Amino acid sequence: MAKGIQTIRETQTSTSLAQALDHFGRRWALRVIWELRSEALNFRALRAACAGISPAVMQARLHQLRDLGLIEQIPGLGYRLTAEGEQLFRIMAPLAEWAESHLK
Amino acid sequence: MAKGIQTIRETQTSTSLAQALDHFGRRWALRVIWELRSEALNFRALRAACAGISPAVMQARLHQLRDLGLIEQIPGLGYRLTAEGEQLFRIMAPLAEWAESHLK
DNA sequence: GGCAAGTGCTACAAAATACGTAGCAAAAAT
DNA sequence: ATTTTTGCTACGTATTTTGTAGCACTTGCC
Repeated sequence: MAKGIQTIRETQTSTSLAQALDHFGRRWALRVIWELRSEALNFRALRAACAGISPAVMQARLHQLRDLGLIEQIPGLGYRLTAEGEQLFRIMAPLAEWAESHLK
Repeated sequence: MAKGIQTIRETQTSTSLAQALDHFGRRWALRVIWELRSEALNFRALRAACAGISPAVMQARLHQLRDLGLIEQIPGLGYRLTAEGEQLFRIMAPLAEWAESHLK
């Protein structure tokens, strides 16, 4: 085809990012973070916020996000973002603005 | 349980963001954008960069991303980001840094 | 105490999605 | 003209998500 593209490019993508995208490139993963942005929510409230998610998947995501240290479960309160989770939220906040202006 | 959580919260999440997260919360979607960040890649090079993706899924993602106006196919060159795609990349760039420092 | 309501979570079949491999038709390179 | 490389399709298998039902436990209340 083109001459500029000869050989297969090395995957320069760091494993960390690949790992991150593998986690976040799963349905509902980013959404759960987003829904916890301002307040703690319990299991059922979270499920209501993410309309359509099944309890099994919610459970799976909560486990993964907890293993990543992004959320924590406070007995009697529900789930909420950790400091790292909030940091991630701040990072993805511009994505929301982008979506608002490009996907109307 | 807690008293702070009484009723089911309204889903304040805008439909645009839900829509965006529904698109990006799919395997390889964000990764494809990422791999196109610096140069155009053709179908096979893209597939090599995203090690593990099957051609059928790649084809599906390319269609979706093209429908979103994020990438374009230049005959004889391959796929590359549109202006909007680059804008999105700039937004998700901090995510890479975050991943680097938190997921090592 | 006893009871109703709410909680986190599990089970499981069905549907959707992704994987892995093979390969085809067209274009390009030789 | 023949070989390579290209974008892309087919298809059976594996994995993930969905949708619904419900269990065990706690909480609030009389």
